[in-house]
Amino acid sequence: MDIKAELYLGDCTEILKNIPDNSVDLVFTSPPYADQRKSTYGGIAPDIYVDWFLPITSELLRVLKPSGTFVLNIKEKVVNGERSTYVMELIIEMRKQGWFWTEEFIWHKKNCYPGKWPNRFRDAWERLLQFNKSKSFSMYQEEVMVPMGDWKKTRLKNLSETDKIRDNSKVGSGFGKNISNWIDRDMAYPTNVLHLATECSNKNHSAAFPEGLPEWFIKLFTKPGDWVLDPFMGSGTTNIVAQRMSRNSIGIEIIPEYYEKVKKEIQPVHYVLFEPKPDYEKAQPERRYAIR
Amino acid sequence: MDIKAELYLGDCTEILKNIPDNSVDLVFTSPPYADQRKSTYGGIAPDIYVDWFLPITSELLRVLKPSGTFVLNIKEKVVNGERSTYVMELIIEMRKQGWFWTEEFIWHKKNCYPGKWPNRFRDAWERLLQFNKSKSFSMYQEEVMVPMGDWKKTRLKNLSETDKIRDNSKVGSGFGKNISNWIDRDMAYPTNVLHLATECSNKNHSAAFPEGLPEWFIKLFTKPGDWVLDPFMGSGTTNIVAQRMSRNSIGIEIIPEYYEKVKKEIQPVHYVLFEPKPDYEKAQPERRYAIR
DNA sequence: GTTCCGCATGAATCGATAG
DNA sequence: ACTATCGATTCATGCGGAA
Repeated sequence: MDIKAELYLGDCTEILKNIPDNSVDLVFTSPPYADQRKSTYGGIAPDIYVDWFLPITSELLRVLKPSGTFVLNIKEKVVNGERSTYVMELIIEMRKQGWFWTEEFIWHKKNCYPGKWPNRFRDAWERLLQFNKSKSFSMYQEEVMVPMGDWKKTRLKNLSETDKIRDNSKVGSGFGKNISNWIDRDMAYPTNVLHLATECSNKNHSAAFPEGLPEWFIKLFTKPGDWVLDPFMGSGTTNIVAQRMSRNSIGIEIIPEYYEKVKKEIQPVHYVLFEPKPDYEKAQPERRYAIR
Repeated sequence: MDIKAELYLGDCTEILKNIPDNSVDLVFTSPPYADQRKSTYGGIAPDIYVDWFLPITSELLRVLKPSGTFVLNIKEKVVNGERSTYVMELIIEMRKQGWFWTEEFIWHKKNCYPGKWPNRFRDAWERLLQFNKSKSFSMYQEEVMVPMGDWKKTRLKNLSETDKIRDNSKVGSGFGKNISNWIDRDMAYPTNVLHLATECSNKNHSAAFPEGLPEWFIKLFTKPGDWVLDPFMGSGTTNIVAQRMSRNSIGIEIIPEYYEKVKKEIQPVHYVLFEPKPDYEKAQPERRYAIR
């Protein structure tokens, strides 16, 4: 099968109109922050940010599949010693457009920007807002499972006491079945806090987010062959990661320099041989602990 | 000097009216979350939450000193598969009352509630919204400095590379000076993300938040002898911690059982001998690392 | 006195079932 | 149809007792 990467140069408000309805599985993007990147994007002032962004989210709502997800990486900046409220207003207005605000993930930055101010500490987190078109959407939770902590070592030895009691106190629904779910597991489901480091020493371009960020959401919300869209492509992190993970992608960028750069880094069509099974099924953990 | 703990039984909307203007240095509270604790607080429905809470924040604005801070611990719950927006609306409305929304801290919970759902992961964070009455407020940053982790060890070794380049690239403002600030320090300023565990199996009372939470903000925003207020006292964590830290405190609680319990645990007046110097000045870190 | 191990439990959320 | 109640799910922590 071939994996495509379609790149467009221009204003995403316009370009998006050419993308068909219900065709995208995941939108992952980090729009220009208000009043930031003045030299490149022209700097959208905080007080007009919501009005500027809403026509775009309206198009995104159209192109997203009903089972798809929109993940918006954003953080309001400090204006005049105070956090702006445009992100709050944006969430409220997007709900009026028809979006469901399913969840707010936190990107807890391991290494945040240094600095010292008299009235605040360093900002070590950003929002990752999850919006959906309907209440039932695709989610592949097993793909992002993480190694369990020390818990497991001690846990599975004690099954005889607590867990029996707790489960026996409830009617029916076998105790044995519940436990058997755990035996074969070295992995646990993650939480809604992502603890990643920002990438610093990059190849010339300063990515707004580390590759681990789109990678995690692409794993979670798409499968190979699905379509991923980033309407504010920037240095192309989302699209590069998507291609590496065998997902089709669309990228839109208004700055010619960025556009050209990504075009050179990415192949328009990339042939891959699909594995018969996704990774998490192949990597079946061994049974190491027995019930006593 | 004597440290007081004034406890009141009743509805904080009413009780607050008896507290003088501009008399409190820090309000730290965790109000009943919407639709939670139905059996105790009566359960405020999400759609009336803002209207219910705004009269209280109006009183808090009055009793707070101009240099004071209001820290609000809150997290919206999931309603019908979607995050509610009442916290967003509350922030917007509080700004209209005259509050400055200075910052949003994150409490990253080390141990969050377990569970598995098809559409979301476990919720591992809560908001700690910082509001102020004016743009210049008291903040004692040195009090919450944290031991430098491995960061410093590795950091100071690399000075010759990254940091030299970085600082030399800037005009003036000596490279040597910046570095020398670090050498004598084993402590670093924290970020706006707090990584604490919830206390679970405690002495009978289940606190909504761990003691470390009010402790951190009391250190940061007050000095000994200042006044701390919690209008939703609950199990009294804020007041107990405040007294231990030699701060006067006021607690308001509507449930008689909770009120009586805290009354037994806390002394109305507590005599303390003030130290001549705050702790952080006494504990001067050793010089351990040299520049190469 | 340390270290290790067992144990209870938590500002949760979903889906099915009952009123 | 719409709301209230209830059972099932699941993991890190800190305490207390044992080695």
